Amino acid sequence: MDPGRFTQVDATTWRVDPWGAMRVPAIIYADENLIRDMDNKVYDQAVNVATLPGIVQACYAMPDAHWGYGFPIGGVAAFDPDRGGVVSAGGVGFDISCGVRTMLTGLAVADVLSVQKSLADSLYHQIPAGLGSRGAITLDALEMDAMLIGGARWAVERGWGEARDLERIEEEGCMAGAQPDWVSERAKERQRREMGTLGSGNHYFEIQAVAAIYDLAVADVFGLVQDEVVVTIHCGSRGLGHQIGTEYLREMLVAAKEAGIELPDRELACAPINSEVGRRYLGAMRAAINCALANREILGHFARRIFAHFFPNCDLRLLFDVSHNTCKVEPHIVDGRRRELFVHRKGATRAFGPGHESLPAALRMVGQPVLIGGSMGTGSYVLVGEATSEAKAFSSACHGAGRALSRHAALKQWSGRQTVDDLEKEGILIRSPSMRGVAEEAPGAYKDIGAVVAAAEHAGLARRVARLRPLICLKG
DNA sequence: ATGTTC
Repeated sequence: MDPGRFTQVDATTWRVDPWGAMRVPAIIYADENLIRDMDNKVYDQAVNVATLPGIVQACYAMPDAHWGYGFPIGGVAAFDPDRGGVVSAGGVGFDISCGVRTMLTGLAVADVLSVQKSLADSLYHQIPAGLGSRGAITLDALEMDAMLIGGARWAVERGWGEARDLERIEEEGCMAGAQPDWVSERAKERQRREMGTLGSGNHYFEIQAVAAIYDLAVADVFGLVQDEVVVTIHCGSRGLGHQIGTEYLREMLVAAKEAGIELPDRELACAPINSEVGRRYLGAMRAAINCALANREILGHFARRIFAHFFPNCDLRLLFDVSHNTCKVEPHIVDGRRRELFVHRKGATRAFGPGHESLPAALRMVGQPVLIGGSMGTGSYVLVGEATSEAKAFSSACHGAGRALSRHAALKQWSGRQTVDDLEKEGILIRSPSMRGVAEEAPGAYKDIGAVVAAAEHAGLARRVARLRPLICLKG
């Protein structure tokens, strides 16, 4: 879009001053090239979100922002319940608590390269991936509720994970306030056989090499070492989260109307936080957060099982596990006053800076690991939260490269088989049940992740620590 | 993202 539509504040800050029904400004953090490549829809959607009741400070878009359902993907918006603030299913996203975890292996790249192909095949055969994939775990009604309340803690109690993981997971692996009773039977039924599965779309299970270190001191605290191998898992709450999103979106259309909220776009359906539907959604959404945390913990357990087969002395340690599709109650300073806000992050990663009380002791001094998933070919980044992000975007950062081309456009431009062959020549092994999915996820369909994280760093959202290069990628 | 259309 045309940068001229904004008031440029600095090289990576672009503001839309309130006009029309906007209650607060809209602010996009990106460099000029990213703004030029960004769809006009991001502007429209950020402006629309800024009209919602109870929104505080500003509506933000991250450098990887693109068009989404109602809210932009890469959007951050915080609402004050005491000022009529709302909660919106479209502001969280359909894949509730979709997120990323990175595990340290301590292995050298050479160790993995010596078994690269058989390791790739093993992942493909042992990790259920793809649309409608089902796992070895089936939950009855009692276990479903226990999982929705316990999250990763539940997984650890059942032997699918390790207790030491929990302090390295957002909410220590267990989101409080989950209400399984407010999750429909249909949502639970869809999830009954989907625990420990990857899903499809942009979800992946990757074995990566630490390709570059930007901040040696923080990398040392994180345990990231040049040319060592890590495992990164990107997935969410599968069918359960999607079903909850679908059902509450419909309810919120009615709730918004009843509350007299003017919606500039039906897709912004929302309910007052202090309303029956709002409270029910929050309880169900928190249950879905636990589902995603449990799912990633189980997949981490599978990673350990597979690595133990190839490398008997290998010990996989969790660096961190963080979601990028949530609504969280957090204290933030607004207008010099501490307020409890409902922070929607949709395709935006929580990025707490140094000293934050929720971080484990081993990380508190440096800040939260901010895990940024890239595309299959171009790799990923680990950033660290910055104190400045609190005032810039309620302690949030980008979540990935962000799509540059639609799935449809990508399908027209690339073939899945050719993409796999091209990446194999670069030493990257792709395994996927869907060649169509691989084509949709071709590296060229994504923005330049290097430019995205550089812009995030310049804007003071988070700082680069390391770049990760894929060696093996299991795609859903 | 998604039993890719309740």
